Amino acid sequence: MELLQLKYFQTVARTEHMTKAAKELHVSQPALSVTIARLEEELGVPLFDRVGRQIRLNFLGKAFLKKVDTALGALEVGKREVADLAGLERGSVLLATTTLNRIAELITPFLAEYPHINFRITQASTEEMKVELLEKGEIDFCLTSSFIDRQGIGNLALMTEEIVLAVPSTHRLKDRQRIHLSEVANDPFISLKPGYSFRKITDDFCRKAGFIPNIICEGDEPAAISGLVRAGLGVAFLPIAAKKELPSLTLLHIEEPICQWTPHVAWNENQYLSLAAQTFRDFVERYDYEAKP
DNA sequence: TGTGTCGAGCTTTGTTCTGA
DNA sequence: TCAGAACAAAGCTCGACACA
Repeated sequence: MELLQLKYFQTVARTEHMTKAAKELHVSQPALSVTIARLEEELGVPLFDRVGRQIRLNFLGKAFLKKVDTALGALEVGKREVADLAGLERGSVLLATTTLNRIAELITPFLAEYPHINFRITQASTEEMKVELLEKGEIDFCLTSSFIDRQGIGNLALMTEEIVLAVPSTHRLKDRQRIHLSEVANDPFISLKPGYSFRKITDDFCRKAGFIPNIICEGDEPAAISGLVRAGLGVAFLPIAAKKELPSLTLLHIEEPICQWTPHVAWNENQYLSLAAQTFRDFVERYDYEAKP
């Protein structure tokens, strides 16, 4: 049994789709099929149920996957512990985030202080995906839109930030500084897809204002939303920091209800954190978002 | 140390089978 | 009809090993 077989099995088990897994692993689909078949032959039992053109992880596969996750996770931790013990200068921090837009705000001052530490940043669409990556030990940290209330997950608040309403330059309220959210109850909204915690937060704002938003466009990439607002498709919630990044956007302060969010950095408390990761967490803890230029 | 051989594992290409 | 899994064949790369 080889590590490569186990890594391939992990990916196929997660995707339950040979072609997708092969693409993810950068191998051809036949090669992956053969590798999985060899692993099953070696174990003497099928790990997947083949139903027509679909493959589904069976109960044996599920049981094996738990052991594989544990084994590969332990190896990864071992690698990092050894690297730390060896005093390697070039530590790395693995981070997942939804949007790459504002990540630089946090990382730039950190790298200025610790230029020898590498960052590996991966994009994860939803909070669920991020928690899954944390629990599997595939990342050290994730940036989330809110506190993750789950056992074994540590959280550090980055800041509390005002959420404003972005409107097209032709909008009837464009000359107003402040509005009540209920004033746009009938406007078309552009939003992130369900599953994003920022979407849940903004849906709650609307609920507090007494309406369900008429969402005409749901996207995956927060950065694209501002473009659709500018094009006049509708209005959208954005963090106030968007004003600095997109000065041409018309942003209205919301008086009622109070619209704020508190992004967090979260990590798995049960997972070994490398020296580099511990350094990053300490940095986040003492970093003053409000005081930055 | 350099070279040839062998096997493992991979790729690409094409085909078959099956189910939506 | 189309998409996806599985399989086969031919060829390539690479590492291990034997041998001069």
